[in-house]
Amino acid sequence: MTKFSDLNLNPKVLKAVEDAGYETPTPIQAAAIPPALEGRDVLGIAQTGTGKTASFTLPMLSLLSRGRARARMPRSLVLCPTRELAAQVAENFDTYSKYLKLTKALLIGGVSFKEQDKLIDKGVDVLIATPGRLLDHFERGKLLLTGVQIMVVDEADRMLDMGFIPDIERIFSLTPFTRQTLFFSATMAPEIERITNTFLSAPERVEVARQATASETIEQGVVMLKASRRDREASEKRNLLRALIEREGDKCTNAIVFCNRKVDVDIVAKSLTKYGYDAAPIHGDLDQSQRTRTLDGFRAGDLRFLIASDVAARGLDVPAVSHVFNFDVPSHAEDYVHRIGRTGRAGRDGKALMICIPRDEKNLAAIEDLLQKAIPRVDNPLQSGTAPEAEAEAAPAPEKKAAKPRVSRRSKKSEEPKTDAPAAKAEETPKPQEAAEAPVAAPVAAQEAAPEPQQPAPKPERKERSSRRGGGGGSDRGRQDHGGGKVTGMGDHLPGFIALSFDERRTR
DNA sequence: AAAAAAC
Repeated sequence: MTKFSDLNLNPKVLKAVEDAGYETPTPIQAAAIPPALEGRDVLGIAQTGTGKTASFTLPMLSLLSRGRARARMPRSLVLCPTRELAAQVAENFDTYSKYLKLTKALLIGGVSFKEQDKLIDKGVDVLIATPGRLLDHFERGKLLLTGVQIMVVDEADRMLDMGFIPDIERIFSLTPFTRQTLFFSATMAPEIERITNTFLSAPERVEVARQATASETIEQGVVMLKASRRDREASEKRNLLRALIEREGDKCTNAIVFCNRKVDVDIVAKSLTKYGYDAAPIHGDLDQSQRTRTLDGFRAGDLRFLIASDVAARGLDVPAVSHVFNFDVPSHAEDYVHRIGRTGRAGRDGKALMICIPRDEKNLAAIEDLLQKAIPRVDNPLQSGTAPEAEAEAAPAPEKKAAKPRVSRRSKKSEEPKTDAPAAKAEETPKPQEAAEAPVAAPVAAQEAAPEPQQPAPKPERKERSSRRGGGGGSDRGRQDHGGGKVTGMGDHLPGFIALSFDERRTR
């Protein structure tokens, strides 16, 4: 079996890889690194979690190890669709370049130009950027791309989804045509194929081998929810979410809760917080500093629940989470696979639970169609006869609190949450009489009225993770952090359909 | 239909 030491990497890069605890490359690394080191273009068809990041980071560093950058003329360029992804790639470069004297700059939006300008002026070997900010720098005349020898496009299919393709084409056209191009995409949409035909020259095509599908290590379930009244739907979804979390108990050490809309991310995060859960939101409308802080906290194990839009669905290198909750059914079936792929990583067990309301049944069917498998229906803990005991535990003395109107406390303006959460307000003033009438609502009211702060999950295990992070970051990692099980290289498990070849996928 | 990304 191939080892990193067989790949002809620069010795200093190899040393950093070994320091990080890696010996055996993943399939995509083994296949992409040799041609990349020879200076060839590479077209990588791979999903996050396959070790993709290292498959371009390691050869790039090796190739750049000699030479020096000139002012405003970066020698290489990595383009990523989201800021978090770019930051993550930057961390990877730091990890594997620690024995080299290479300079690096991260150009992403949401932060000041000043620092970025300073770095560019000094000259950088590696520039990691999101397209918008990169072009912004270029248009200010701060940046010349004519010195780019290696260009990487990461997650091209997502760039396509986000409308970045014109930007990518423009950036390509600003770099010398003699550059080496490493291009990665999870799928090969016709538009992507067109770009690669235009900008890559005789690329080595590297597809990840078929592997175990994510669904084999992820236990999936969907709860069907029909709201008692249409105007209560949102609130009842939140009740159900809490009940699902409670039912998982200690098994749920940390989780990502995905919502389709940014407003709902805010509302759900606020609602969970109000009920004593350790939760924080992340989506594109939040300050970059807050996004970074939240994500770092979650990675470090200081935050138990990350409430996220699809900004966090793909590519993010989050340590194994025990659970993914889909508060909404994603409307793109493929997003489901990406979302639940945040759990069950590196062969660990994971659980993915989703809430489906009648309106979402069509999307659910599309997901099952894609998976070619039905997602097991699971009981609604608030409706079935099995749940009440569990609930009583979770919500001590509900009778007392239910009777007590909590409106007065809320009437102080100063206590209003900053973000407007109209739907959340309905929750805060439960109406006992109505609750008694509706069969569904009775347990709901009990839950609502008892925002008993629950114990955060035991922390010791999660603390460990924070130390690992400093230790090397890995790539799209499959860290060998689980007990005895053997993991090869930095690999991870893949959803089956992603591992299919182009032709196979086309015919599906 | 929404999310992401530039000011």
